Amino acid sequence: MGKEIPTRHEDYSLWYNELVKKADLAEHSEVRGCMVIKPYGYSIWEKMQQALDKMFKDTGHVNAYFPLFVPKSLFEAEEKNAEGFAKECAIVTHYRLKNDLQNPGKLMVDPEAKLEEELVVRPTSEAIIWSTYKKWVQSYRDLPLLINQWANVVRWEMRTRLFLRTSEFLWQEGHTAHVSAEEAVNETLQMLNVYADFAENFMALPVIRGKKSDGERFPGAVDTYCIEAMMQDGKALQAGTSHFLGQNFAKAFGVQFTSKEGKLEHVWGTSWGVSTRLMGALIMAHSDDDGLVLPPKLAPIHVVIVPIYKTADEQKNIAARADQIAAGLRKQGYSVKFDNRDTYKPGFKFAEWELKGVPIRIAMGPRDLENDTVEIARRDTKEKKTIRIGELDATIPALLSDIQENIYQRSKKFRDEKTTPVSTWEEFKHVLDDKGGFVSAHWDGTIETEIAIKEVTKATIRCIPLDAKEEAGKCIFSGKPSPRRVLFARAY
RNA sequence: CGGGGUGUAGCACAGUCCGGUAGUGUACCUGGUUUGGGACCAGGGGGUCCCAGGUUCGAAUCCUGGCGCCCCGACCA
Repeated sequence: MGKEIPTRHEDYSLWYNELVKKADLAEHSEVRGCMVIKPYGYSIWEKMQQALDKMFKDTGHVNAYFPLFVPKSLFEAEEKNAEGFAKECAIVTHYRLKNDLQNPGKLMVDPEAKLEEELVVRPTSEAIIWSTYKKWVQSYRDLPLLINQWANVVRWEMRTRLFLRTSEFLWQEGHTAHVSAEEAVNETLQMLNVYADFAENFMALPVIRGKKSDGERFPGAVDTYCIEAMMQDGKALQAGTSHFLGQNFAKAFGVQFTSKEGKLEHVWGTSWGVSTRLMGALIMAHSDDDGLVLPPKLAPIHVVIVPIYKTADEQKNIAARADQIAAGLRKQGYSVKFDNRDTYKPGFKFAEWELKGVPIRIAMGPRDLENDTVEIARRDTKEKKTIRIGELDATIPALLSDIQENIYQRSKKFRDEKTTPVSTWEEFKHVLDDKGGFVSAHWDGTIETEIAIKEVTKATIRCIPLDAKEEAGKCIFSGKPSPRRVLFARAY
């Protein structure tokens, strides 16, 4: 790890990779573009899953599972969706290997075992799910369908990056069907808000809720909404999307129902998803020179207890007291790790748990045992103080919620400082190059301008914020009239 | 697929220009001393030097041809 977080993108990339490896989260696999998520990294993902899943259930959704493979004919049914993903699909063409007679001991694809119809490995599941919904929906009484799936998907990206873009990734995708456009739009916005709540309240990550421009819209959707976050290198990261699909998929797959009035109608759809990319967001938003900083609500370990001792007797006595403390905190619902390894010194353990982002560390030595105290250190600010053991039960909950709030406020302050309103094209380019972050500017609403700006500056329209004020202005690029400001940024 | 870099012990690298049979740090193992911020000393184990071919008495090093990986770009709901 470097002395401080690098600002040049190239260096930041290397720093990020190193952090992901050192904190024991994940590593590149032998398999092209794929990632191995290691136990510690996965335990953080599990915390995310649990929190999200509860939020989905609380909003009336249920989980199900659909196939990994999508027959090509189904995949291509919704044309825009198929076209959007065509360039990055993995395809299964054969179902058998056989011994290669030319190369003893090796196997070859059996040319006799060619599939009649190729199977696309899902890059997203709209096709397979809507083809199934067709069978499930007859009447308005079958609606709404509010289903979520936890799954893996494959997108054959050219360049990959741990957590942010990998050939295979884990995610959740919700797919719902409704009787009316209004109900579907409400669902789309509801789930966008669920994502924003999750990002802000669990990940301590402030996000902008917005709508995507035509150029950035999900293929096959009528409207795409998103939450956008700001990373510490000033680049934007799309942290979640929620799509209003209109009747596009219903029409492509013939999903119809008989309404209360006895009329045959196509259903209205939504889909929404977040992925292991959120792990990347979590790392890039909060980490410092000493490693990961985890928000308490997502930390697999809330408190680590490190004993300090010279003799075996001391170790025994401290361990006995530490076990009591751990038991007490666990009773309160906290995850506590007592690091009683005698193969590492305390200093080493301090550094290791800091690297892994554990929010609170308790250190306990002979002096403490004598005084009935412990040293308590918080990860976000590195502050340490000595308190009486009796105070722990009250101190820990307060400190954890303080840490959660502090890293959120810290990120928000950073994000706000990195958000710049500009009114001229020169200023626009200047801010992007020298400061980075979000640039709030007027845009004429055309895809041509969007593309032109991207070509010159590499900045894209991250979103049209939902709370954007109506404010007449002139497009930064074309000078044509614009009704409101939108957010531009260079993005991951 | 383009531009740049790189391939030598688990990891990070030196050695390559100028050919002589491989080294440093770290990690690992053993013993001892240590332990309130990444310990120290001593000893030890571990490498087809990316692959193939060539030159040579002799190749990590020189030549030819492959391949891998990293960063940047193209791509990326």
